[in-house]
Amino acid sequence: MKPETINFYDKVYQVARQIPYGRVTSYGAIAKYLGAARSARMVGYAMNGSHTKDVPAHRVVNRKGLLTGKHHFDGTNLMQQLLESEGVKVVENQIQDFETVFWEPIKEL
DNA sequence: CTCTTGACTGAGG
DNA sequence: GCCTCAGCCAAGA
Repeated sequence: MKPETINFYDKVYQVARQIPYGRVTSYGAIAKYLGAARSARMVGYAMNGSHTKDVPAHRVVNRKGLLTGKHHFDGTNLMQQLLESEGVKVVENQIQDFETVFWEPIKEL
């Protein structure tokens, strides 16, 4: 059995937990860090269970800095509020100064 | 086993 | 810079 498979979800949660305060990252960045650059969708899919985990899924967005997963949160603007509470500017579900707050696990870890 | 769905991404027009 | 198409992999029916 491939160890990457059994750890995939867990690794996603692990990385997401390590996202610094006031920073965000993309699904692709996490996927690439896990060695599965082609499985960015799986990262998002894995985040479905993130709600029951201690994972700050609100810090994970797509490559455009768009809050594509906000619909999976409780409210309609919960994800945005969480980000703004951490100092991340969000307008129209899109993160402002995305490059500035972007956090790459590959480089940081 | 086959088909569908999805919190994605990169390339091309 | 925006829109569309195709590739990608995993889980559920």
